[in-house]
Amino acid sequence: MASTASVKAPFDREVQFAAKKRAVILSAASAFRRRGYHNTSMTDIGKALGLTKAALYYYVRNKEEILFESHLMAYDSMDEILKNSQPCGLTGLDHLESVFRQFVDLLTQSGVSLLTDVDSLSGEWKTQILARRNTIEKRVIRLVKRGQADGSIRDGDARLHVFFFMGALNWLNAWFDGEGRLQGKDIADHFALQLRHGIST
Amino acid sequence: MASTASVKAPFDREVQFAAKKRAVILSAASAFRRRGYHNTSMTDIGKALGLTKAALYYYVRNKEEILFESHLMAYDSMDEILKNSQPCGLTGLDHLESVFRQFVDLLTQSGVSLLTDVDSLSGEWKTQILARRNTIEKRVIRLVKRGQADGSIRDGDARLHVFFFMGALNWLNAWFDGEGRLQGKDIADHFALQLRHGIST
DNA sequence: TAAAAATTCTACTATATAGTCAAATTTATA
DNA sequence: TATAAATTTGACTATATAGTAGAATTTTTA
Repeated sequence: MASTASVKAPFDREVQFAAKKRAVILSAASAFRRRGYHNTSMTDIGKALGLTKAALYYYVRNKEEILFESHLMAYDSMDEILKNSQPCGLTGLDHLESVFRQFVDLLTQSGVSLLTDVDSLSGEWKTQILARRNTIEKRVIRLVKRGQADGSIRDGDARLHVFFFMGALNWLNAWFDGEGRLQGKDIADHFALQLRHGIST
Repeated sequence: MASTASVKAPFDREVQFAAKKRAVILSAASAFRRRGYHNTSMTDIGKALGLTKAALYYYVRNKEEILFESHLMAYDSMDEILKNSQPCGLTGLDHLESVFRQFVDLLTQSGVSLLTDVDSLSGEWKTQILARRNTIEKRVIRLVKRGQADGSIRDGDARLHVFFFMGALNWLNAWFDGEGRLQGKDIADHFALQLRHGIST
């Protein structure tokens, strides 16, 4: 029962553990985004949560797992956005704009960070993350192609269309600062417009 | 005398030293771009040049200097482009497009890499690099504003205009691969068009 | 060809930090 | 309140790699 579960949640050990683990990942991801993975020590991550480095190892196997989960968190959110946003009568362009807007909101409002340091992951983990990124990329490319098919999006290499505006999204992480003058909503509006003009027919 | 100097150059010790040092920086920068600064060891950098790690220290003080000079190399090139490209009767938009095109060419053709890992620099070096990046950003913003003044570029926050397409430029480093199917020239054409449509009136 | 200068190497040290472990502490349960 | 389970800690080890020193080698010059 969902309602019972949510009332009991604060007393449920597993739920608390999961929530704390999630807090570790989110806090670390934010630090990774700002200073980079290798410039953030386990001690730093612990300190930000009022914990000792050793305590972190109660929640995660190792530092790399944190990086892995950070990536997953972002890609899960993006998948969610792609899944929930239905074309329902929209042109390809409108649909794409809506998705892109939600991507910007995700990165500026929710605390989720889109990281680039994939090469600090090894073996299976790296492969998995690259695959996830690829899937999302492919889905966005498909959106563009649909827009080209219905005539709302300009012709041209769909991959290049996508690389261009996904660059804006990734670059956002480097300069966006929640405290700054620019508000997430303004950025979403501006970027949506620039995306639209850039690729519409 | 320039001509005498260039003929003697191969015998000039200082010139040779400078050329070798430059090769170290360029090769390292390319590795940094692909795998990241911290995932590239001094041993790696040496190996790529057929040298031992120790030999590198004949050319540079430390690893951080390599990162610093890598950044400088990119920003010097971009400054050069900005300086040499005169408005001479062009609209602000045309001028900007020309500059942007040259930026793309720089990153896809010349072997110069635009790095993001500024936080691995410390103190004075970090400050200097951030200042250089800022200067370039400001100049590009000024180009946009000029275009808005002459009516060739859409109104709106000039900084956001710039962040958007500079994102595409930075993201290029992450995915572009000289061997790949996409050629630098095609990318420049495509990106120039997307830039133009994105911000023109 | 011998001496000097430039360049590179082998073998080493120093350091930062990821990761471990057993004990201490806190929190829940009977 | 006593016991058990969950959580956190201090003090440690292990490892990767940046950086060094002096010898060896190559290249230039006289």
